[in-house]
Amino acid sequence: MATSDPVYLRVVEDIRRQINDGTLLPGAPIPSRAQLTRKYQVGETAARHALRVLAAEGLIIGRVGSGHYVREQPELSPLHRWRFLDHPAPFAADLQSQGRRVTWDWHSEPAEAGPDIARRLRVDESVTVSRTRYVFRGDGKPLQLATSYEPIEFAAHSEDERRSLVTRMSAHGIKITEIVESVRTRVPRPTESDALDLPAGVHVLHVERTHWAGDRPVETSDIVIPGDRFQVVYSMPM
Amino acid sequence: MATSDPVYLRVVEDIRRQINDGTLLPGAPIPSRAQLTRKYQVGETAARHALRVLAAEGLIIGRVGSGHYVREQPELSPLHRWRFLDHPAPFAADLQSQGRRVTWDWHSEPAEAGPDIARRLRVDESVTVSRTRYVFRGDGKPLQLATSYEPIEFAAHSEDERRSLVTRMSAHGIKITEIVESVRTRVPRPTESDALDLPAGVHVLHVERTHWAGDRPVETSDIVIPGDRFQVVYSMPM
DNA sequence: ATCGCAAAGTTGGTACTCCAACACTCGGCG
DNA sequence: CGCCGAGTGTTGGAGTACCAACTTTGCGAT
Repeated sequence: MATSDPVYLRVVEDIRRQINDGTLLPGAPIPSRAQLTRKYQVGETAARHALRVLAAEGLIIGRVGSGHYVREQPELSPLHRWRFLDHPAPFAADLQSQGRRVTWDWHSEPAEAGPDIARRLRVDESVTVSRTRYVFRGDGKPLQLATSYEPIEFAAHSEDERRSLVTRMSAHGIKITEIVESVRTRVPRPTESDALDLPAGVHVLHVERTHWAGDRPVETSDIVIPGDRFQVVYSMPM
Repeated sequence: MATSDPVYLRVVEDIRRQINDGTLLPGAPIPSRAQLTRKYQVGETAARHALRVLAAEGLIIGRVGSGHYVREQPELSPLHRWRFLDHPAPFAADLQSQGRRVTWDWHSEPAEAGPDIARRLRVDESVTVSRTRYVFRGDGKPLQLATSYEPIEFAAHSEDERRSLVTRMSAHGIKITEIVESVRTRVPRPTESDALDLPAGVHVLHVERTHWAGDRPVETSDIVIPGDRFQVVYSMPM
C-alpha cells in the first residue's frame, strides 16, 4: 500500500527520519539535488520537491550556491506574559531578563478604529483612536512587533511613555482589573516577514491582548512573535 | 526594482490581494493552472507554484479534479484555559461550552519517562510514569490531542478517571498550587496531521502544561490543537 | 424527464531542461 | 607565502510535457 505513495515522500520521510534520530545533526549537509536523484533513483523534480517540503517544515534550510543543511533548531525562548505586568514594555522586560540587549522604536499616531479594533475597544468604527506601533530588537535584530490601541483621551504623551499603562491609567482614575490574552498562530503578513526577517515557512504567534477596567476595555494590542524563536508562558496560581 | 521579482510572486500577490480585499469571497473558484498561464502570461511552472504557495498559506484549497477555491476561513474558537481548571477534561469542557457534542477516547499505560518528560517531572529518565493519551472529538471530528504524564504512584485507576486531577491529587494529600502553560507553534508531526485530519500547511498550537504542588511538578501534558480552528485564551485578574 | 455514461477539464505527481546568481575550491601568479 | 580568479557545484526560478485520478458537465438513450 505504501508502494503507491508519491516518490518524493519516500525521500522526505527518509531524510526526516535521519534528522529526528540524530543521524543527521544540526548543520549537517543534505545531499544535493543531483546526489538525491542518484541515491534514491528519482527524477530531479522529486528530489527538488522533497527538499522544498523539508524546507517548508523548517527542518532544513537551503543556501543558494552552497547546499541544504539541517537547520539549527533555535531554542524557544520563553516569554512570561504575567511576570512583568506593570512595565512600560513587558515584552522588552522579559527579553532583557534573558540577557539580551533590547532596544525598541515606537511611533504613536491617531488612526480610525476600523471594524476589528472597534469591536475590541467597544467603540464605533469611525472613532479615532491612538495607535502606537512598536518594533522590539534584541542585539539589533528584530524580535517582536506590537501595535497598541487606546482611546485617544488616554493616549500617552511622549513624556508619559516611560510609565506603564497601569500607572498612566490610574492617573485618569482608571483601575485595570483584568488582562485577557488570546494566542493564535498564522502565516506572517508580507510586511511582518519583512520586518521580522522571517525565513520562509515560519509562522508567527499572534497575541491579542486587552486591558479591562471592569467591563470596559481600555487598551488592546496585537503582538506578533516569530514562532520559531519564542514560546509564550502563562502561569496561574490556584 | 520589483521587476526582478520572481514571476510566480506577481501571481501570488495579485490573488492574495483579491482575497484580502474581498474581490474573491470564500468558496470562490481560483482560475485553473491553464487559465492562470493565459491570464498572467506565465509558464505552467509559475502558475502551479503560485497555487501551491497560496495553498500552503491556507488561503486557498485545491480539490483534485475540480479546482482551487478560496478557503472558508473557519472561525477561531476560543479555548479559555482558566475557566475550567477543576474538571476531568478542561479541553472538553471548553468545547462543550461552545455547544459542541464532545466525546473523547483515552488510554492509559505505563511508559518510560525519557529525557523530555524526565526534565518536566523532575524524575530520572529511566523512571516509569503513567502516560494517558486522549483524543477529543467534536461531533465526531477530531479536535484535539493530549498526552498526560503523571508519576505512576498517583496514576488514575479507571474509576478515578472521572474526577479531576485536582480532586485526585488531594486524595493523596497533594494540593495543586500552580498551573504553568507554555504555548508554541510548530508543524504537525505526521501522526498528528493524520489524527487531526489537518489540511497541508496548517500549523498546530502546542501547549505544554504542568501542574505544580509547591516546587514539585505532579503532572505534565502536551496538548496539540489545530492552529486554523482554535485560539487559546488566558485571562488574568489584576 | 431522468438516468447513465463519455468527454472535457483540473489537480497533483513526475521527468527533463536551461539559466542566473552565488559559494567553494584549488592552482597559478605575484 | 598570500592572494586572486577561473572552474565547478549548488540553489532557485522558469518552461514544457505526459499521465493518473478525480470531478463536472452535457449529451444521448431510455
